[in-house]
Amino acid sequence: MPNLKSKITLKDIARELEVSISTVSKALKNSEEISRDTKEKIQAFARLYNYKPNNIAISLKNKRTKNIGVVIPDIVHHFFTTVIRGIEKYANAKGYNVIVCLSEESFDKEVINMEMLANGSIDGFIMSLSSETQAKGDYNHLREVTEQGIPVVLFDRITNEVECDKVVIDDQLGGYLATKKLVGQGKKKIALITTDDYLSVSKARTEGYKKALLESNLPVDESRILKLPTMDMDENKIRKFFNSQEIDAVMCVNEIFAVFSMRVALEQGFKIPEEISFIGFTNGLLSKYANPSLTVVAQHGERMGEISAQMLIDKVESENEEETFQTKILEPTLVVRDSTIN
Amino acid sequence: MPNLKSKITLKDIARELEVSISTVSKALKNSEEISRDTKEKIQAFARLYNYKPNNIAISLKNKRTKNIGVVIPDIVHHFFTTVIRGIEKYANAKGYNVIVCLSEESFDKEVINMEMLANGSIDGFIMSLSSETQAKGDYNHLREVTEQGIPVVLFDRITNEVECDKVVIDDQLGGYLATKKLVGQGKKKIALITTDDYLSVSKARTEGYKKALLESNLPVDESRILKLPTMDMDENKIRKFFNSQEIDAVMCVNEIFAVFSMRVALEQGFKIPEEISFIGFTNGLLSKYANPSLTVVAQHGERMGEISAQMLIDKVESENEEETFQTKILEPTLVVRDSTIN
DNA sequence: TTGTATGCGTTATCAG
DNA sequence: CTGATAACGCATACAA
Repeated sequence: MPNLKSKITLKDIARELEVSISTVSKALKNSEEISRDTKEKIQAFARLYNYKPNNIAISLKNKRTKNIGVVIPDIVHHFFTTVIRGIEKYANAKGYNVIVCLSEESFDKEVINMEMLANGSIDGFIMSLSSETQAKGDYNHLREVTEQGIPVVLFDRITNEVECDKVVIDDQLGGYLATKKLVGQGKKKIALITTDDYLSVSKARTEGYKKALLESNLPVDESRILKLPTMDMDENKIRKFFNSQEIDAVMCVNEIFAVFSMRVALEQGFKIPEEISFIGFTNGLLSKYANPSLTVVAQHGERMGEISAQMLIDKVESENEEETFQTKILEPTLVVRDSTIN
Repeated sequence: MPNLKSKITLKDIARELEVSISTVSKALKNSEEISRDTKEKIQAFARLYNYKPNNIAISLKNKRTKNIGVVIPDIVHHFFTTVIRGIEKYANAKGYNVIVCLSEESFDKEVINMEMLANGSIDGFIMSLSSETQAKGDYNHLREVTEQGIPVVLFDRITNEVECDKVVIDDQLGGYLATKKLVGQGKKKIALITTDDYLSVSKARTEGYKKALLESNLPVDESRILKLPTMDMDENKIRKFFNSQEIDAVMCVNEIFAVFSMRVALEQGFKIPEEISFIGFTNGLLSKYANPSLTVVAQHGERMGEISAQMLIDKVESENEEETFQTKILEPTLVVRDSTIN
């Protein structure tokens, strides 16, 4: 009599019922080969002892793990969080599990994580590059993986140097839309607060910003562009920036920069949005609950996650070997709140 | 000659070098049994073709996956996010991967996710109960898993009805500290904004609130306690609440409630913190960047994650079968910002 | 020093 | 209809 507690295997059932393992296997799959009697007996027994096939054994046999590896720089950023949620949603519905690894913006960690997972643990990767990787421009770890035939989907922070499926929002358009919005409200001295431009997304957003200015016959004044480190924002730097410039609007490449600098501006006595308007990126909790609430370019992270997962799983499950990659570009949308005029 | 592209196995190496599989296996483990010559030859070949053992095969053999299953209600909440980060950090350092599953506050999803993972995919669970599970009080899925000998660590949203390791912060103490802080500032009409009290944490925080009031000889007035749904906060309800009561301080059981109701109060013309002070729970981005910035009871999510991971991995790797469970209680700390007087 | 056999849990092929 | 055998990739006890 098998123990009720521990997991039961086909072998256990076979032994108890004095049949062969293969008979049990077939019976549980309701195979036509097996007689009604035997099937019922075996199925009843399996149910009673709550038999569940061992995933690992099946993975070994099928060379399919039904696991997806997700490697992202950070999980505390709302955007990545929503992407994960989207991936989870789609993947789970398809019977896949999601293994999350954080690179914490480090190249080495990204490499280690990928290697760890690439040895059979997952069927494919969904990832967004760490800032260090983008700065370094070294994508060999990605190539190694794709060359092994492991499908990869890059999202948001991508590179053109690797051939694989990609999902991005049109960041340039986002920057453009945001800037145009400000221009449309009569703003003429529009500043930009961004990161160093090795980050592909910041770069694109900056391009959109410039494009909109040029198109509106406004000068692109480099002194109106402030670059901040991702992590430690220096309040004084922002304060000086606002003081030394005449500025009537600010576009920020993320919501943290926006909310933070908005507060600095308020402290300096500026009226938002009348004197200075603000627009950020990422439609997260911060934007929603900021005071004043923040107008943002929404990136639709959850949708991005779903699409990434879908592209990956399609590739994983597709039989054909044809190497055809696509890049999906999502449209950003403006969510207007109180940090801009009406 | 094996293909440079696809994964190479022991068998491939053995065939190429015309030795047996076990010789290869031993050689790559630098076994003393194998001659220097053979070892060098095999190791060189393995390096050349970038041999990496297949995780799945090793898992099947060792009955250890080196995967941890993390089942949480939500990933958009900052608190859970930080816990994941803590888990990741510790687990990765120990060579474990983290499989994240979201219950989205649903009992059924929680059960399905656990079953999915319990069939060999993971070595143990770290989880926080969904609100539905806590409301329902049904913990059979947890018991089934522990009875199979799979270690479980519950954190934050826990239950006494399951025997396993647990990690919590002292939520009652948190509520107590927050309320005491407000009392210490001369506040007498301290309101509470909370969720329905099937959530273990809200319940405990409420107890702490009441305890502090009683201890300070202040009446516990149930009409000063407002219960809101977790998701859709009704602005009007809060407005009415503030209007109908004389209130000089508010403790909220999370940061979203706090930031949101703070804004309502501001709109109604109240001065924060002079007329109404606010304290929330969870030291997240919202609190930090809110305007005014929010005083909170910090829950130390990252630490909680690390401890959970440590407890779980200890149990997973411990040989002995003795069933001894512990509950770690972390002390909450007050992070004072501008929503309270100095 | 090397190789053979066995097993981890499952499935699939083929023989009976 | 049922069962023996091989295979997935690896590790190891035991022979040689």
